[in-house]
Amino acid sequence: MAEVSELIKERRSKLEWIREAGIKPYAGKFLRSHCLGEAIEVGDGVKVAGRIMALRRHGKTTFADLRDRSGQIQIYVSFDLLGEERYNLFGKMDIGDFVGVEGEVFKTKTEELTIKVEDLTILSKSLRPLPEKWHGLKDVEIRYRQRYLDLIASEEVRKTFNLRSSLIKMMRQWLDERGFLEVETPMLQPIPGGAAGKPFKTHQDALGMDLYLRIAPELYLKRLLVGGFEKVYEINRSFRNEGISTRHNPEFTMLEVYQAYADYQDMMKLVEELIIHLAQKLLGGRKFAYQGKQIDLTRPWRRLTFRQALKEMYAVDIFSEEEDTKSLAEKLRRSGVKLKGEKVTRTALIRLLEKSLSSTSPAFVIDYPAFLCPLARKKDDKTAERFELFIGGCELANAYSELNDPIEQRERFEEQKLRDEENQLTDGDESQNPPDQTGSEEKKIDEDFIRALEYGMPPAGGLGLGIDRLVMLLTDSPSIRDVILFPQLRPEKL
RNA sequence: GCCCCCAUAGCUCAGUUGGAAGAGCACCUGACUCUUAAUCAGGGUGUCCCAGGUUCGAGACCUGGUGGGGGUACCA
Repeated sequence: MAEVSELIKERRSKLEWIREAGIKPYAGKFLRSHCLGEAIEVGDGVKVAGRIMALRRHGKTTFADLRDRSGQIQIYVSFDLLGEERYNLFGKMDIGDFVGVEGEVFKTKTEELTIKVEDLTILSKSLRPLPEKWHGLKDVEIRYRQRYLDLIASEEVRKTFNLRSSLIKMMRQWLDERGFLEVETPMLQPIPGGAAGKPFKTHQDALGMDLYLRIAPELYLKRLLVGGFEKVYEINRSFRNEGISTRHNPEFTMLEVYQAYADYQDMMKLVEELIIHLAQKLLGGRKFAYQGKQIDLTRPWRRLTFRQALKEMYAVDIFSEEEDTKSLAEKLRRSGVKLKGEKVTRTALIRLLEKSLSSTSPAFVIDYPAFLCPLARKKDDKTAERFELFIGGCELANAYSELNDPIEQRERFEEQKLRDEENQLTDGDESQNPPDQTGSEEKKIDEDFIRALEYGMPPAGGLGLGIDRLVMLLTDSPSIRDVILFPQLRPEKL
């Protein structure tokens, strides 16, 4: 046990006092007549419980503020009503303690609704002091590590996580109403697929096999299209073993939607309608501020092709000559864009797009170079039917018309694998990663997925939407850590 | 991985040119039977993140580390 501060010793001695008085400081069930947020009137007899948030003692009377999930109310505790013994017991209460009280509602002379305490039950004694009431908890490390304190101290934080919960609930409802079926697919996958990204590796003892935490549910959801489900969605965690930033947490929550007989244009409509619906329900309108930027969700949302976007911003025409990652990189560098590696990755392009779309309201960047989208249907030789949605400078969604040609799918996988291996080789000089640790060796083609396509998959549109990022946008949160209850941090030394 | 910034009481923070560790809230003692950031009188409760170094003297300066934040890179 770590050293105990004076403040904790003080509270422990109160705890001992209570125990010696024959009272249990940690009670069991307490049946309430009301929540604190519920309407009550003068004269009502109520039985409520909550955490003591403030204490104002004046000798033989005390006022305290009691808070529960739904609200806060003042209680009035007096020597006359409780008697010496129990009033002294109340003297051992601290801010942070949970108590149950019973009594009649009245109004003080300042017209504040207050409960006159006739009976008092200690429900839980708090041994550590809460953060200060006026300035709250600002230390971000404590806020993330000890989220419970953050939730106690900040109304804003409570609102953010309430909104997150409502948003997911509404999203489910909206999709259910449109005939989508919610499904659950494996998070432990023998071959991780469906997205870029380095997976987390784990091992199952019973089968003696390595497994990976999924980087996306995509390939399993498409198997369900093969199986005859026409509209499916999944809302759950994916995991990527990569850098952590204000927009990336190693585990994050994504919505993926697949609709048979549809394409990426339908997905654009769907995501527009869904996000507007959520914003209107949760924020009451289509216009709001995100980090000082004005966001307007009024339709139609801007659409520009990937080619246009890069032409406008960097005067580079990606399709003017032979298109591959290296030549693209050269062209961009000639236009003054700073790039580190020899090649252009999808993320580098996203970053460029994010920068230039940072102050804008929603924009769909459509028709990506096909070599960046191995799972998307080609529009023509060079482009794929794919879009990414940017709002407030953040990539929020990604969708395409799904490739359902099994032979082409295999070729695209093979091309991708080759490209990866080349990249591994060129990177090898700089990064000095031993090849067996980079994960390239583990990149396998999901043969069962191809087999499923060979049985026949209907044409379909598919969409992935980052729920954490959407919550960031709607709660004006600057970091993804502000919308994930327990973001990933290094272990604390206790 | 690299670059920059931060770490002082339970919380929020100040700490000058290197010269006796501070404030508000919280807490403790006492007073007080309608307060509400209660008030009044008194009390500082500390591993100044850790380990070295410079110095007569380090919270401050130097080196290394730990944790956090921001940026950047990686993210078919």
